[in-house]
Amino acid sequence: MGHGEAAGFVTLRGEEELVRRAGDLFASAREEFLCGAADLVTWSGGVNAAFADGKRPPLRPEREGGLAMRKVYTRRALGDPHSERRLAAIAASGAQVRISAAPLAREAIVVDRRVAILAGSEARGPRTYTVVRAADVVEGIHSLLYATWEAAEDVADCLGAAALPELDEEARSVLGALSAGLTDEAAARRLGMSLRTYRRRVAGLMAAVGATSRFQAGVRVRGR
Amino acid sequence: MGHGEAAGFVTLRGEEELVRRAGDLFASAREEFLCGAADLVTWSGGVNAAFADGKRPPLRPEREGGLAMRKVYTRRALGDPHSERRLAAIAASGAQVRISAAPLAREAIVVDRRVAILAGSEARGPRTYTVVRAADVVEGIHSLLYATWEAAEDVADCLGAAALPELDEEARSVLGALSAGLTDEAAARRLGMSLRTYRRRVAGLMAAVGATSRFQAGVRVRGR
DNA sequence: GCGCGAGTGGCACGTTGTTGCCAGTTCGGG
DNA sequence: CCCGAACTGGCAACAACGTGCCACTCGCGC
Repeated sequence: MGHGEAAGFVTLRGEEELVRRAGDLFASAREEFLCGAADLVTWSGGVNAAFADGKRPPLRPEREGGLAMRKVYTRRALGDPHSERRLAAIAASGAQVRISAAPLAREAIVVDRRVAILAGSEARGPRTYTVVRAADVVEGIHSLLYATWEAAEDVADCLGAAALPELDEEARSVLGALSAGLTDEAAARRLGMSLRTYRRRVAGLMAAVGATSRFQAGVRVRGR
Repeated sequence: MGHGEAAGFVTLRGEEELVRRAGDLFASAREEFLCGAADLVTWSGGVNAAFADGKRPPLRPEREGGLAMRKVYTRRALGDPHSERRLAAIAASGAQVRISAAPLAREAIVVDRRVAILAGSEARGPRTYTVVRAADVVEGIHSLLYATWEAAEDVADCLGAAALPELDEEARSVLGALSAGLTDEAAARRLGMSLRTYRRRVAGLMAAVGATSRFQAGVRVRGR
């Protein structure tokens, strides 16, 4: 493992090695297990295996005592009914699950604010995982991941709203114009499209969120 | 220095050493300078000094070319008029400034997705800063900080919001009608007031939040 | 090329929202 | 009682938004 280990971090290759060399980290969680990922694919089978029955202290869904298992995903995790069922199962097992509006390009885990695990790029070869133990770095990572956790909303409030489709680049710019309080005419000019097309976009957006007035659309669309 | 440096990170003590040993990192930013902090105290004088005139490429407030200077703070940075003025100045200089609803316990900077700097605890002795260069760790930190950035809202939408007055009972019911997507006519009937008066209420609300369209009002009023 | 479907932009017209103006009401001092 | 301030509701003119219709352009497959 070279220099890294002595200095506070080590890179592992592939999920198998992660489970073998760091699996006990997961099972050793006592206070908090904070986990962020784009969807349910990462940290999948192997990592969960490390949490095999009995190897994990009892969860505390709400407060006081036990382990706080906190998982934050993006909307990608809400895509299909299958994912939603798995999410519901996770939540039912006592974990706190939230959905972040922001993208999470790299998966991350922080255990008891003492160890952080960062997933590497999926690009080439087996996936890598970097285990970080340097206190200041772990604290920094925890701070950021916790901020994302705090800013996310409970999955229970999202399941119904799951029908929300992803917004493409154009939709976001239309949203920006609407949020800026521009009139349709000004907004269309700024975005370089005709008034008619701009209004088509707005109508499409409103239909997408099921709003019947622009005010309602603004409320529903806030934060996306 | 020790093992850390060879392995990808090094801890510096005090802001003076940070500027001396890592100041050129700041000035070397080319693509993106992403910075998260609870308030305007950290990264204060010393770090800004590293950005002395001419040592920094031109900013690109919006798109294409130049350096994207992105700063995300918590609401603590909005406390007093003095802070607000400094924030406004930062934004006016071409930086993109956002306010995160979540706490940021530790300050963090990521430069060009190549180097991360994490502030240590303020608890004992001079403040420490950890400079991280290990690619996977930096990418992971960037991913998290960027997620916080994405989830935060533009400071321009927050400055006015500081002075948001409390809403009385009637205002809340008007808000409810608006959020329900009713037309003015239906809303006025439901609330038992005339169309004219209802519209007066709406106009008052919009003026109170400084919105120029109902959509914008919906965005600004969300969650109150 | 031809037909086809998707997307765009112009136009018209209906609906909804915004505002000034004024008359009527209520309430509290003088 | 009278006055004025604050509020309400009706009316009207105007601005803004919503949408159906049609002509036009692209790109695609035959």
